[in-house]
Amino acid sequence: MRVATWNVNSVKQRVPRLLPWLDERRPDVVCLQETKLSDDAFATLLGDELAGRGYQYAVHGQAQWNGVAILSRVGLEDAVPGLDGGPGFPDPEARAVSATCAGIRVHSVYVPNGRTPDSDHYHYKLAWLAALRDVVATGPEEVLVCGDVNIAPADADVFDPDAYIGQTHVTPPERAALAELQAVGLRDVVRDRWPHERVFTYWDYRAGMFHKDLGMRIDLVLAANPVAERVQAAWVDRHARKGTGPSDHAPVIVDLDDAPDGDIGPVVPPPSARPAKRGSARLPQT
DNA sequence: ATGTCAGATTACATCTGA
Repeated sequence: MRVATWNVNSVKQRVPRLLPWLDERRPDVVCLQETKLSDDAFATLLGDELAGRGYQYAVHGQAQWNGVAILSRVGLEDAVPGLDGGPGFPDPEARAVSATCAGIRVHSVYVPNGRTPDSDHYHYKLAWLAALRDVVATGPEEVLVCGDVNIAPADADVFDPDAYIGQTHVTPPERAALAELQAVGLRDVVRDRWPHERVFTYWDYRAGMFHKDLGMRIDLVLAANPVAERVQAAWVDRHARKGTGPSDHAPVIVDLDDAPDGDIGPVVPPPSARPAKRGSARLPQT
């Protein structure tokens, strides 16, 4: 069974990339973030296209910002929109949806960005992560948390740690909050698979960052042991970041064994993970 | 050289957020 997560940065703008990607990669379960559409608009835009490909879906959207979804062609049950007990800013935002797909509780999450470490949004981010930990801790043992966590777990997950000092995504409290989430028993399956590689999932649109491979790894697939033990392949689909009209994030793709339909895709990942070499550059100024 | 993009708006240009 193939599971993927992708921050599409507006599903409306990404339709010309999303549909061919579904046909090429043929994921069984897809977690989407930053759909930026109401649930009704999502259904109008993609309902028929997804049904024609055999996908059911669960969405939790809002009109302009945020928005998450889970697509599944291996069953989709007990969908829950939102994050129980989670904080708002000040009202709840559409940043989480969960459902059970082929026996696995799947969470698609879009963790608040944090903006700057001295902002209210940063504290909102930490509180949101604590609520996510509590939800996962009280849920089923077969669980996957997939999405844009807006945290680089370690210095190896940013192109130049010095360029990020004092910025959100790398501060110790954020990394501690992520560690607390993982402490309920979740493994970072891409880093497990590629312990020493340079692996990024996000590259700023500005300043040719993708071209120079100056990115961050902030999109994660976190798996509890019963699921992590089934991982056959875990990789970043950098191809989806290339070409015309890409998202600024690339999908993360994970293949699990015991695929119901026998279509587990390549066991050997494509050459998306390049040899580690350190770049150094300034961050684009905001 | 802000090598960007998406969504918004006292809308056809400039703002916010990422």
